[in-house]
Amino acid sequence: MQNMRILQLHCDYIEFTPVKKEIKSAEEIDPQSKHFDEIVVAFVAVEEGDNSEVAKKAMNEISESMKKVGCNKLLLYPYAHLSSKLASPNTALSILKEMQSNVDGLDIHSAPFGWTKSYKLQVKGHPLAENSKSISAGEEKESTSEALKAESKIQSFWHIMTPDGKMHDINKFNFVKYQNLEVLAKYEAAKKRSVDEPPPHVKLMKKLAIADYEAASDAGNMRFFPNGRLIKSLIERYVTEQVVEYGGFEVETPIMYDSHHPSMESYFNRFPARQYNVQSEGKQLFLRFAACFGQFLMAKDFQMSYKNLPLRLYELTRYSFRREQSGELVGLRRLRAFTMPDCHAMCKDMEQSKEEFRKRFDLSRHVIKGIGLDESDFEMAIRFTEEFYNENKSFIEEIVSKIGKPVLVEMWKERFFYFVLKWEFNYVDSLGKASALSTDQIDIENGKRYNIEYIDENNKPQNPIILHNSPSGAVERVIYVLLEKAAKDQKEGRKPTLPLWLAPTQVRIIPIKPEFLEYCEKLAEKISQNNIRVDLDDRNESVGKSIRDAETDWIRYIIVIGEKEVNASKLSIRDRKTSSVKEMSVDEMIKEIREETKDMPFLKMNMSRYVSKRPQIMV
RNA sequence: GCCUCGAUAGCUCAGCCUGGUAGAGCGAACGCCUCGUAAGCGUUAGGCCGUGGGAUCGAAUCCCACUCGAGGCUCCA
Repeated sequence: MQNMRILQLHCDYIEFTPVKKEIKSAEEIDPQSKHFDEIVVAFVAVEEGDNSEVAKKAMNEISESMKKVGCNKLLLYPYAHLSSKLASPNTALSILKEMQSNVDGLDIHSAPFGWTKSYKLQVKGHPLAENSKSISAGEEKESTSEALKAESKIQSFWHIMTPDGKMHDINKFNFVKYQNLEVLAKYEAAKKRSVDEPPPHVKLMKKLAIADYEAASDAGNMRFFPNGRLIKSLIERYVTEQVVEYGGFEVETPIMYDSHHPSMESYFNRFPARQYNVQSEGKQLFLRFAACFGQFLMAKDFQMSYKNLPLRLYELTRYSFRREQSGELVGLRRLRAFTMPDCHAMCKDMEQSKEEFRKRFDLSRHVIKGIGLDESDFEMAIRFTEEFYNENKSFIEEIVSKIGKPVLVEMWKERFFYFVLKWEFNYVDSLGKASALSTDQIDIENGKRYNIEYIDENNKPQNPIILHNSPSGAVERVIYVLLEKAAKDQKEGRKPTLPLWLAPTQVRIIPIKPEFLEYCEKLAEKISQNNIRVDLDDRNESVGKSIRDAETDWIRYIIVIGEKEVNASKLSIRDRKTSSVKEMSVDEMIKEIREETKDMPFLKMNMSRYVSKRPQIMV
């Protein structure tokens, strides 16, 4: 596309002298020096294809920005060096003349066209003094992938499927018992939203010193404090352990790729993502928005037999990047940099894919449950092409029946995406926002696109069907869900908590007086040796204050140590879950905690055991 | 990206409409208190009122732009 190039400078003064004619068609003028004070100088290069419309538009933009700097004197200065695709001199001259005559209210001068000029100018120091533009004839459009453009053309039909496999008209379905599903359905199908407050997890993520915005980065790139890092690590570890148990092979692939690599170019147009671009040594790179291509490119280099299938590759991407629209980013719900567990399974045919799909469906349900959500916390949506539905009705019905409640159905008349079937679990928050967590897809396209092959029973090369699963969804989003769920508890009068296995501090010990500190240290050591995160409030504060601080940090077990405990075997332990003080021995408490966190990963405390040694994180 | 709103001490916020010396609580430092299950007491330090411009004798306060955040639109494979 051709663009007129303009470099605009707000100057204290400019002085120029025409030296000699550069081209035949140069303007006939008297080569005298000229001097202007307090003036905006616009260096202009007219490119091939520029026309009157461009001239008009350019003048509008120039005069608009001149208003902002409070100046109405303009010098149009022909300046060929701004472009390598210059218009012919005659066209350029006529467009420049047109620009000069185009605007009311401005005092417009021009420097002679086609002359070599010597000049001297002084540019003002304010931020708006320098400014460059390129003006084109049509609407300016950001380059978007074909997929993004085409997506809006998809024709969808919405239904509700009940566990018995029956499809219901979405407008006639009785949602009385399924309010969250109704919200999801409206959210997805009717695109209805109505919220006038920020989501509660934003306050909580700061209050609990989990995560915060980092203004020095790009929007949607969060920073995680020790508590947040610990929680993330635990979730990451848990999901990874579960995927490995299911049979995933953990791999690691690069976070950036060459946009012009042949495998990338065609994939781009099938994956509607806005990506971050990076220029490096003449290469145009982009930051990955999923682990798909890394794993596909890897699988392509494997020599595979049908006997190896299904082959499950897994990567936990820290990070995946999607340059979402800035207005779309909120707290931990939707980010531009996020941690995504991504597991692909290469399957030999549709039968095997369906079998594998069932396993991964169960895996995802298990993972979500382990994280601390139950089935009433999310609503399922399942999406497929009409053709796939007609050929696989009983398979779809089987999947839906496992959930045991109605699910949202989106059916596409034609296949538009690379997959024929996809489901996801959506968390519906208290403000009625729906966000996808776990998801799986059956991809019938990318095996071929990436030239991934296996050798079948007849010694023939075949492209596998590929399943794309994230058993938990983005880790940051999981934290968002846990915090939103806690906020909901709080709103409804219950005490907000994190699942015990994720609590940064599981037990806090508070000595009544400093003289009991030594006893507390020994106690803490014993508890810690049992893989429990315990800390010690060694600040010289009142007991009431220390307990309050522990409560506002959502700490589950609080042990107060005084004269009585030092001399007895039982401790008084405050349990946040029951809001009561219980008499119990350390061993009983340890047993209780081990029982509640069994099968879940453990990591040591990520900060000093001593509360007095920690900085206050107030954000 | 577009529209609307917001930004004042480390945090939460008042002051802004109607321009004239910058306020509170929490937190921090120091000291006192030595405490039994959700805030013990006192003193002190801490501010380019987000950044840059404009109008004004004078701006946290009025105007403009930018940055960051929030809500809506759009988007969400």
